[in-house]
Amino acid sequence: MADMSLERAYPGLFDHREANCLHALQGKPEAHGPRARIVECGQAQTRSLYLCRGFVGRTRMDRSGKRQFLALQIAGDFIDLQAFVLERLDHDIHAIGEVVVRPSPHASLRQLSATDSELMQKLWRVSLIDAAIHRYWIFRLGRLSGRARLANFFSEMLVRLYARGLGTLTRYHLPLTQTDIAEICGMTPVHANRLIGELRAEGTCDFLNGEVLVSDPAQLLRAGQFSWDYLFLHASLDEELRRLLKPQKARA
Amino acid sequence: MADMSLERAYPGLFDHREANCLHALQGKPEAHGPRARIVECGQAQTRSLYLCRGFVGRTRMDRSGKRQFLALQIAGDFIDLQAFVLERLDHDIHAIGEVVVRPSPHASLRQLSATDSELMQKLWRVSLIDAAIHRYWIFRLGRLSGRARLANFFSEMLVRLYARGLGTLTRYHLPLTQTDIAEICGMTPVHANRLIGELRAEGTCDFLNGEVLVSDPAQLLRAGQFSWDYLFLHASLDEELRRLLKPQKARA
DNA sequence: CGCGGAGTTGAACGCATTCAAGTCTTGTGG
DNA sequence: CCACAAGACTTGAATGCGTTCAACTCCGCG
Repeated sequence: MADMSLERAYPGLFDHREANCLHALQGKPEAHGPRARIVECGQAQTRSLYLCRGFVGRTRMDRSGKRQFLALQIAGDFIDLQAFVLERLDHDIHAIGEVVVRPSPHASLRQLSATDSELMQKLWRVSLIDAAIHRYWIFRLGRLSGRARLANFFSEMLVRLYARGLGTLTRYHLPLTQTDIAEICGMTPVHANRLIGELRAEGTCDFLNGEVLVSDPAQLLRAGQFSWDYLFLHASLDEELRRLLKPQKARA
Repeated sequence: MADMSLERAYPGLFDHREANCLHALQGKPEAHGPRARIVECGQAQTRSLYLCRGFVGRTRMDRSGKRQFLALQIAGDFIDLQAFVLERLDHDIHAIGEVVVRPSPHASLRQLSATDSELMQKLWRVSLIDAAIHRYWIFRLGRLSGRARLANFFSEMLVRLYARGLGTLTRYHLPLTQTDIAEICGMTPVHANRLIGELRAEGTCDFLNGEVLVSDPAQLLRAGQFSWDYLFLHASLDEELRRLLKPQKARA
């Protein structure tokens, strides 16, 4: 699979010059294998990473060593912009499956930001959308039942991956284990397993071998009380999704 | 009580010139009463707000109309920077008790950002710390037991308010109801009540009439598995807290 | 005096965790 | 080729944390 380009990841945001500009200051691609720790909590950073391919997870441990996923980043995300501004991270970043990242030295970014305030503001924008996703995760964990949390999470990944051209509305690749999903949705692996079984039995969606299958996307979104307003998608994409996901009665 | 100044809120971040600069482009203070909706979800915004006094909450409703707090902002927070970059908000902002805000027109901010990229980056920094707090709330809701969630939340407010000079390590003002706290910690009001009763009974902390009383701060932090690394406090303040909160055996 | 919001308490129910056992797949080495 | 180990997934049964519904107190306020 080809690497995710900036233009494809952010339609309507970066123009051609800006995309080239950002691309130019990135170093060589670096590959990481499954479960590799890409950035370690607390370490000082001198560069930030762009995720070209694959998935990475932000995690934090509790005292007894159990993990909680704080975010799941997909190809086309800047996974480490925070470190450019805050110098260090307050959590770990792990590869999920095979990933490819490209580093941007902070020195280059600083230079860029001094000369191109508009581009800098666009990077700010990207980081604020991440923050909006964080807030939505708070909503999910705080207000939704177990089953709705799962459906809501699968809905989010459906829309985010679709927006990057990384899946259809009925199927996408998600190389997580059920244990990962439990750590995302704030439940035990056993319970995640049972609830996924329920979703499967009632035909809402299925998750098998790192593939999510959705026979009726509108129903999945309903089951998860999902809406994608917080993703700040490009207007045309938003409209497209509204058209494809809203009324929908019969399907092939 | 005096309004929170920028220099007091962000020690070591904004220098005198920058603080004046930001202050200069703010409009007249505006007051809001309890439960007033300060910013409405989805509306286009032409200005961003600085919170001089009081508390505001970011909330999102589920389908059945129940609220979840996504964040709690205190005096000295920029409560609406997101709108400067993203034009609209994906959630509501409510006053909690009496609050005073000062608006900054987006036009002025845009002008400023073009001329002073360093200052803009500092505002970016502020918004990234908010994002770090969001992530910590995800951790709290996803991994901690009910009682630990409460103790963790009270710990966070202890440290954040102390950092702004808005409380001591044994007592601070927090004008919330038990129902608000339930909506923050992802539980029912009844259960929040019972757990607060437990914390009171075991002497961890007490919450009464909008006051939080902590006889042994170190114990509270332990009960909530709290650490403040994610708040990116000024180094001297961090050290001060470590000194005051870490070993601590006897107290007056 | 009565109303409403906040706090408190009891009891029944149910969702989720825990512990445990067992299946299935995959990769490794005899 | 088979044996075996490891990890992911699945299922059962017991326990318990948290919700739900309900009643009741306390307080400030009109």
